[in-house]
Amino acid sequence: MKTLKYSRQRESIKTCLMERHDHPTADNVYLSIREEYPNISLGTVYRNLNLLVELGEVRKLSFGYGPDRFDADLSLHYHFVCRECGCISDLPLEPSAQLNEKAQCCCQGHIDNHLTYFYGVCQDCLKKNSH
Amino acid sequence: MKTLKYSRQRESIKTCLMERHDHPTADNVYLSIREEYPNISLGTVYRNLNLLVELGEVRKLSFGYGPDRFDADLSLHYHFVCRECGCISDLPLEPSAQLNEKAQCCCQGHIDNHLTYFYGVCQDCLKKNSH
DNA sequence: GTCCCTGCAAATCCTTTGCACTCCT
DNA sequence: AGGAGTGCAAAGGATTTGCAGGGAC
Repeated sequence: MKTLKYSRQRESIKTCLMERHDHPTADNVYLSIREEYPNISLGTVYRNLNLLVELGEVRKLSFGYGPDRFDADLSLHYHFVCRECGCISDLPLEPSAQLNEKAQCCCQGHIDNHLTYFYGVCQDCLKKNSH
Repeated sequence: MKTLKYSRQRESIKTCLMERHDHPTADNVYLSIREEYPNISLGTVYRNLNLLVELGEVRKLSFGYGPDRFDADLSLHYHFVCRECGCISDLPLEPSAQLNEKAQCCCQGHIDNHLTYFYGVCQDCLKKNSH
């Protein structure tokens, strides 16, 4: 087990993720942080994001369109992904909290969380298509 | 709407995906197909996999560990992803068929399907860790 | 002082793409 | 014949990594 040392950069990255709720990519985070720490590098952002994911303080979202995104909202919630523009948004849908337990019963390994992605076409793209 | 022409390669890729149930990566598929068509290129495999995904005949799985995987099993089912070794397997869990409808009610756009990933540590990695 | 963390740049991995040629229809 | 599909190789995008210097403890 490796000891963790404080770093302003990591602190700032975590704060950034907790403040914005738009599921930013690593690059989005990088650009935000640069306003406060102009010398930060993209590599550092990636290293810290991965570290935060390992620590369970942040979640990585992968859904098959474009780069991964990061979310500091650890509450159980679902995401909607637009197949056309790739936008991603939270769904105000009551999530099934017992799902992990149920899954645990039928799984040989150990489950600690789950992520659900709904795919479709967002409102904006539907409008564009109808023109 | 573009007309689709028959291609032996695409046929073979689809057959391959329907026969194997191990969620292969594009490269895995490429290596399989090469046994029958030694000249096929990885680019062709990617092009056809993407085409099949667009046609809705195949699903792409992205879950944050390593390359994307492909699945010709269109039935509603859930996946388990091992955080340590990256392996992925089907979960024999009764899936919630009404979830799409519920999500549709609270979504401004149009939803056509959803994918759920459970994350944890697989049986094999649990064993290794205990040594 | 030690060891983790950083910035930088190069490297790596995965995927897409341009082009000349081939195969379906 | 026409145009979609292919193989090849190069390009592209996202992410990781090696290294020398800087900062936390």
